[in-house]
Amino acid sequence: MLAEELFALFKRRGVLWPSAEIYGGAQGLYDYGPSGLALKRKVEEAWVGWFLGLSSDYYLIDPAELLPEAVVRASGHLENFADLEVVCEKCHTASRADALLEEHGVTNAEGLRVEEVSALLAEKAIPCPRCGERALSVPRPFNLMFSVEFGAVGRERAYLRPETAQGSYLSFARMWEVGRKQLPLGLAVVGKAFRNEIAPRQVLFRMREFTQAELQIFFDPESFSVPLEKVKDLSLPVLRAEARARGETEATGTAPSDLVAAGLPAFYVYHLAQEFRFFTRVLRYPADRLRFLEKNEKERAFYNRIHFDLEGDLPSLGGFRELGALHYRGDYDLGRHSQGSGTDLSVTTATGRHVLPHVLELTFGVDRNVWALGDLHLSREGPGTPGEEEARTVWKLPAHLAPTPVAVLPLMRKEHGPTAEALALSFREAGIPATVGLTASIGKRYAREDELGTPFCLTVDATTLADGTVTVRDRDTRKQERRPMEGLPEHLRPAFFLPRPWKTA
RNA sequence: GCGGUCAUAGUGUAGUGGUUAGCACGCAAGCUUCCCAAGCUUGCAACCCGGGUUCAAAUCCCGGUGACCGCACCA
Repeated sequence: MLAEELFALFKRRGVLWPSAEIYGGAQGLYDYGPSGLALKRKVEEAWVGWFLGLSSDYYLIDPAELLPEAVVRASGHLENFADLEVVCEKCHTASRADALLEEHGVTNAEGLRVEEVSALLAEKAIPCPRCGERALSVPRPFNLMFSVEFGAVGRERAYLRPETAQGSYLSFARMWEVGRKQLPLGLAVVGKAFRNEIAPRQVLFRMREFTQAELQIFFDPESFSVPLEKVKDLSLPVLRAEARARGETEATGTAPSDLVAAGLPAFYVYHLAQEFRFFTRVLRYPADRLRFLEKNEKERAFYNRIHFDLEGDLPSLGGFRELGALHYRGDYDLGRHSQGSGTDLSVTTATGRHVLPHVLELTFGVDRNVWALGDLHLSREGPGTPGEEEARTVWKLPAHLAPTPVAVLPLMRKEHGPTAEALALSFREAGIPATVGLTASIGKRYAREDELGTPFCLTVDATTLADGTVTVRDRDTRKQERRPMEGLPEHLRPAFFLPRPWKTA
């Protein structure tokens, strides 16, 4: 499905749409509607359930979204704030525009506006300081953070967090006590992050305001043991950096033990495997559309010692796109914040050693995965058997993620409507959201529910009034079975359970 | 940010200076209908925003906003 088609469907069915539409829209901002939000929340809930399920020492916290300036100074996010950067189109060297101008005789270049700097660069035909070509790009602001005034006199400054992870680092000292001084300690955050992207693109993949789910695992590098045997039978689609350097483009199914033998730490491989299980078992992406792509030294941030992106092959966006990532960040984060805050964040372990904990970061793009769930699970069914000529769209979402678990459809509105309402109510009383579809023909109502991924349609008919049974229709097979209304919520409930990592099924 | 293409009901589209702005799907009300987008009746709903040219602009020009593709960017 093309991106435009998928987005048109999302807009039409109230999944999501461009923000501020009535003002012509705003780049990189999107609003979720009821079904999109229901899906998004289920995805978040599934993510939390899965990754917190890895250890009882992993916690979900909700830190502030505004970061005082000192925090982003320490984290490194503030470096080069407010200056303009130009890039040489020939040799790709980035330079500070104000520094270049001053070298060429412009005084007070620092403070100039973008347009002024741009005009001066063009006027003076300044060449690239490295290769000498006159191929400099236009200047652009380097820092991607949104800043806000802070405090009564507006003297202080804060920033909308560019990633949720910082709040976990800031909370480490407090949570070390709350968590009773255990390593590894995991801190998960699900929430908004903000980046002033220069060129938002591709709908939910480059947004200015987006939702991340991130788990920071703090650990002692000398004693982080993991139950690798639990994932030993998996075959992980991995494309290593050195294989890419050799020109390989296909991921290779690799056993976790082989990755460890190839030099990756067991703790890293274990979490890679759990990530893979999450994507295949919870989100139910086809394994052959996933790969772990190792970033090379140039591509990854300098503090990342090991970095694999988990990518999904998305037809709508023309290929593999990042949906999550695992970063082994060493002790960079706690080191920076120890220095920046003056608070020593090193801890004493059970063995009596002093250690500045290392961090393994698991990141997950919630919005991107909402998109991917549409791309990878929406199915165009061709014209079926005679009498069912029309093509239809079925969103084959896993039942445990479906925005509407159950729809109750009275075959005849007047005769069967009240029974349908009562049945839907019994589901809601059991904690399972259920809607009632009254209008249009039964076929059209099935089609509507299929398009929004409702896994079960319960149909009330004349037989229902006689014997208290309804038909239960399976979205994907369209097969129906007749069951008593009595006890039906409990019968269907297991289909909505969110998978947990300790279950092997 | 640069270059190219584009912007008409909820969705997809027709409309090359004068149209009651057409069509399909959709949605709603009613009739009919005992199971997969059926049928009939009635109804709803659009020219992205701001300037300009013209007797007259959805249509031509300028600016803005937004979308798509390519480049760059993604700390």
